[in-house]
Amino acid sequence: MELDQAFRSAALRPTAQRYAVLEFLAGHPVHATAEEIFRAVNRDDPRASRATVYNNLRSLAKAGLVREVMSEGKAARFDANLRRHHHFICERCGAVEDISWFDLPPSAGRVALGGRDVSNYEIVFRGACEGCRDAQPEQGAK
Amino acid sequence: MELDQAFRSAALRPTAQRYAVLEFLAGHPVHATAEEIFRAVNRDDPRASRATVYNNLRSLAKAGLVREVMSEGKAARFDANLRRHHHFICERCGAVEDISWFDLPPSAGRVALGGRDVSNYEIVFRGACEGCRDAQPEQGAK
DNA sequence: ACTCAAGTTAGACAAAATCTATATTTAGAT
DNA sequence: ATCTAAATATAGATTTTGTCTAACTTGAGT
Ligand SMILES: [Mn+2]
Ligand SMILES: [Mn+2]
Ligand SMILES: [Zn+2]
Ligand SMILES: [Zn+2]
Repeated sequence: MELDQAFRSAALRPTAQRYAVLEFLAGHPVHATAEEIFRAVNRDDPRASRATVYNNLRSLAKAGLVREVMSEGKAARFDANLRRHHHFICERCGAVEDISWFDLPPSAGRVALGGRDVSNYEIVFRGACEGCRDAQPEQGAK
Repeated sequence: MELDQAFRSAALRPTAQRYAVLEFLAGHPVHATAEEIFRAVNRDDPRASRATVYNNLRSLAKAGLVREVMSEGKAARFDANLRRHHHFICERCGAVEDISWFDLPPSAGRVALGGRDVSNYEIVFRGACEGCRDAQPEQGAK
């Protein structure tokens, strides 16, 4: 499996717990919190302690196999999608969804950014996801 | 003062503590954490307890006079800049700076966003702020 | 098989945020 | 001015989130 390859090149031992954490994140691209990952991993074997989940999230992040994504709430959220992408946050259900990458026009923000040295950027969209939009279709005038 | 006006229209009583919290945020646009606000407010009168700082950040946020901004670390950061704007995060010193607003081109992301109902968006830039860029000027090849 | 750094674990600890119960303040009515 | 009810302030308890410690286990190379 290619995850073993990723572990090897990152000098991380492919332990069962580490594998389970990364496999859950890769298979459930919902930007889970550490607690959600802990519960998911412990629903079936192999189990992992809370400390191990946190340890592995840190080691995977340091190795670049996982990213911590910005989030509104208190608990950090993690992302195993390594492709460059934007995010969409549903203001009704809280879902954090991936938006495939597109560049800003090269001139965008040139003046607004002043003398800053920009190495990267990301757009965060907000609104209603498809499910929420359909569920409560648009309140016409009463 | 116009803050009284804002309080009045938000149905928030203009207490000394609430005023101090909002005044600090408005006067120090560095996206402070609750703890930083707590310490700043308690350097001079009127004092405010930790609970009051948290309570007021919530009531001010609900009233739309303050926003919680996304942040990397664990502690939430707050913003009294109500104008629409983007943000820049310095990867060296951690500073969170305001970038004045500019629109995405109207077509941007149209396909990537699919059927989602976008009500707002924000760009988060990362890199080196002016101070950090100057401090460590660019490592040439060795 | 032996070795030892890397990894796991429970539980202690710390930081960030919320809640509870009580005291105080405020806006408005008399 | 006094009174009242609701909003606010507060200290400390509690909860949530994350880190650390110290003992134990695993596993990759020899
Ligand atoms: Mn993502
Ligand atoms: Mn801002
Ligand atoms: Zn939704
Ligand atoms: Zn900087």
